[in-house]
Amino acid sequence: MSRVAGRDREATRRALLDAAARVVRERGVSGSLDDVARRAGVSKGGLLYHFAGKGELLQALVVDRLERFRAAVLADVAVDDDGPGRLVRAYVRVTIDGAKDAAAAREELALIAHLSTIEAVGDLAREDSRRWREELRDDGLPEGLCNLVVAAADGASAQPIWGDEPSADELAALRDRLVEMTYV
Amino acid sequence: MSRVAGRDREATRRALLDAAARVVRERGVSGSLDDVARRAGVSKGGLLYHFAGKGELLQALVVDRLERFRAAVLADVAVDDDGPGRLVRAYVRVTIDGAKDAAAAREELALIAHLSTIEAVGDLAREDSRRWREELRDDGLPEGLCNLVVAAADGASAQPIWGDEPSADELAALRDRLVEMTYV
DNA sequence: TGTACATCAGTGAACGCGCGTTCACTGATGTAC
DNA sequence: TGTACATCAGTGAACGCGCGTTCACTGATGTAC
Repeated sequence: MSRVAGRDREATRRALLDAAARVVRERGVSGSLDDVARRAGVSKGGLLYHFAGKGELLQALVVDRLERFRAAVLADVAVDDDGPGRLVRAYVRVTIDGAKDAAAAREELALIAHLSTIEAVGDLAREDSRRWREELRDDGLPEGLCNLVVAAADGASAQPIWGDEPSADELAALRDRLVEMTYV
Repeated sequence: MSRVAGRDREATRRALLDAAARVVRERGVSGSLDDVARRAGVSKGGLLYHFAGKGELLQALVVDRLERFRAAVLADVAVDDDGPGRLVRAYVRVTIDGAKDAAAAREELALIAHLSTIEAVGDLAREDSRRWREELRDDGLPEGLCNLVVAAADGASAQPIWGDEPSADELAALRDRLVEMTYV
């Protein structure tokens, strides 16, 4: 059996990452470590025990979000769908359905926008993005169509950042239209 | 004749806004007023003479960017194009062509992303966005098509924020495809 | 034509506060002998 | 079965630094009389 002095290591780390996400959403990357720590129920020193500094915390947060999104899309690939475009369709569904709650979508976008401004985060995001492009390209759709559909899904989910709030109906219509376009 | 004590008031204001844009692009909204002032060739106190505080400077910067984008789109509406979708087509051209220089696009997006996180900016952006939706909706295209084309243009221009860098060829192809879709 | 005063577009030092990081210390738990 | 020591997951006070804001002051230009 492993050591269990104090609280469970992983649980505290998880709590710190979740608290960091909330703080960054609300206060941006200039939100304080003290705030993050308090929300996770530890002291600032305790946070620094798990993450060597603010940069390391934020970077871990980015990795966490990228992994979650990828997992959500992969989980959404329909089991009975093995035709070309199956990954693109899952990407469209997850991306657009995630934008349905406009307030939540704007907060999630604010999180990403904030994180995207950190120097060291750029490389992580670029690598993840490169991987998506590759996987989506290999999904069997004509390239122009794939680019259009993915851009439209990205756009719909990014619009709340400029304050835009497409209605749930509009989003659903757009989603269905995009999904249909992929059956060529 | 008007007073011209010291430097020209408007020129200094303009220099401060341009310097602020550069600083926010590079350092985010937490970039310092001192940095902005130095780049504009005045002291920090001089900056505060023109803008009562940091919030006011950043808000003025937002208004400036929104006005510039709108002016660019209106200027791009083709004079010999008076059919339905003429505004949407100009929107698509300006948005996508602005994304061609990936580095510049990412910086411009970072600027917007940063600014979008300021509380008071939300209202300005929401109002501008509401106006765009209205104008684009009244441009004569079927609503679903309009939403799709605008979302795709927004998406293509927003992709650099996650590190994605579509090639100029891909962007041009997407732009042409979207413009063609609007001739129904 | 002088001269006293007002205004404009700043300067630059000082203040105060928030925040990231460091560090000495702590109590609970595990391990060697 | 004790007991001395090591490790783990923290605590909380202190330090230092950057930055927004305030404020007294300045020199060039305009205006009243």
